[in-house]
Amino acid sequence: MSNNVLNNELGPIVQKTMADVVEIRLREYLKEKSFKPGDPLPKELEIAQSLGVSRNVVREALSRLRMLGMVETKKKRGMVLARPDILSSLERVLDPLIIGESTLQDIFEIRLTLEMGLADLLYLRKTKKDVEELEQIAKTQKVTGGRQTFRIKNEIAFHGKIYQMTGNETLQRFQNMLLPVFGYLVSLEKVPIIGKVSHLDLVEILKHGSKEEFRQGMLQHLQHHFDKLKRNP
Amino acid sequence: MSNNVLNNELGPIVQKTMADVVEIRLREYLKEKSFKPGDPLPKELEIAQSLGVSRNVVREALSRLRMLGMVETKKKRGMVLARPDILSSLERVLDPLIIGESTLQDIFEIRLTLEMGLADLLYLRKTKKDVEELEQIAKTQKVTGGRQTFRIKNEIAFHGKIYQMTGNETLQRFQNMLLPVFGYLVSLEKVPIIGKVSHLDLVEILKHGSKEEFRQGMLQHLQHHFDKLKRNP
DNA sequence: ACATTTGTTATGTAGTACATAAGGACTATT
DNA sequence: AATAGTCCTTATGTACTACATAACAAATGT
Repeated sequence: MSNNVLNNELGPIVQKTMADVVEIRLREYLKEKSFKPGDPLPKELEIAQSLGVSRNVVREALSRLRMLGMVETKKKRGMVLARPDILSSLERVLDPLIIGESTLQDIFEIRLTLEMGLADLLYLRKTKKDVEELEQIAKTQKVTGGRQTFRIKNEIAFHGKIYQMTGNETLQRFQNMLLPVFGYLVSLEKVPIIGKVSHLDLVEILKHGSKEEFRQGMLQHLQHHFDKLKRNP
Repeated sequence: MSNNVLNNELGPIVQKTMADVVEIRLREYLKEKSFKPGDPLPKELEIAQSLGVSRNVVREALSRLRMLGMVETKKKRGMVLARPDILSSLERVLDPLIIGESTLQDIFEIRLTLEMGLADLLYLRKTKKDVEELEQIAKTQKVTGGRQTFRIKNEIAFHGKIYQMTGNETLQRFQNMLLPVFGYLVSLEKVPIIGKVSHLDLVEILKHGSKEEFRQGMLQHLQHHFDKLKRNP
């Protein structure tokens, strides 16, 4: 029997702690009873007793759900199910220094993918005011030009504005959250590379051009990033 | 002074518990000391004593970090910093029944954006074998045709395969994780809508067409979804 | 009728005690 | 000397108790 097969059949023994189990049981319980935001949860002691564990363990599990924003607690009123903010949980682990190299690369590609794909939303929702503001940002860059730190800030402002123009708040926050990742990746670059299509060019397209032209423009703008991507072996 | 201004200046009083504080302090500590995956953490008791809180509180905070995969603990060896899996934390809160309506909509749009944007990655990495497998999936649909449950499964298989073909594992997992969200949204649709461009058409483009053609094809394929999106007011 | 006090209750925090598993050290056996 | 077995230490996992605190409810006083 090959080692590979063995690996599939015998996974590593994961010693689940009681807190892990209680967390899972609680999630199941909430699902089964189809709890909705605002519904009150049982008391800690009741949960502990009915599960046959100490209150301590229950509190560890609840502490996790609380961190994710799934439950909120008030001192005497008890606990209620809440609407978790999906991105805040992501935010907690998105540290470029902690996550692995390959994941960093994946995230970078996802950003490129998003930027190539958001033309449709953009043309659906952009306003004249938005485009003017974007133009201001692009012009600011042209004027000040030089220094590296400012260049990066401006780059962020420009692309951030584009995300904002899609009218999708989650998308905007997502991109905002990814900034440290890109800051990290950009800091690895030796020489700043400038695409063939500038920010002002993109603004011009937004003003008078079509969706497809914008997509082509964005592709040109990001081309040097695509060039560095690993092709298929 | 308008109410709005007041709201901005005086946020709600958030009663931070000790566990919250300890969690934050621990994160700061790990950052400051620039801990890397594998480095051992201090013992629970040491942390508790140096922070002046009970071991109980420390355990709650550690329990959270453990859930996120940031630390792993072994019985006597102590705790070590680990590489969190960024998506598993997202997975925990991505329940279409819990997250809000507007976030659901946002996520749906993000998926559309991704599908419109992944042509570049796709053409960079697709292999002949991939395209053949995709064709098989598309053909299977054509043959069996009818039943709704199968149609959905096939839809998922087809688009899932496309994500897989990008060679971006994080992206693939991300899309996989979003499936329940779409299952939920699709279940709200009364009549199944079929785009002008079929799966087989897309395969044909992948075989002989260009990136741009594929993007146009995908746009046609998803057009009815875009049609339903809210325009800018 | 309203304000004040008192009581109750569920969560938050502290502290103690013991179980358990994982090493490490030490000894015994071949 | 190498291996096997035993004991000991140690850090985490779990349980239990006790009390603080805030929020609400009820009772009380004016």
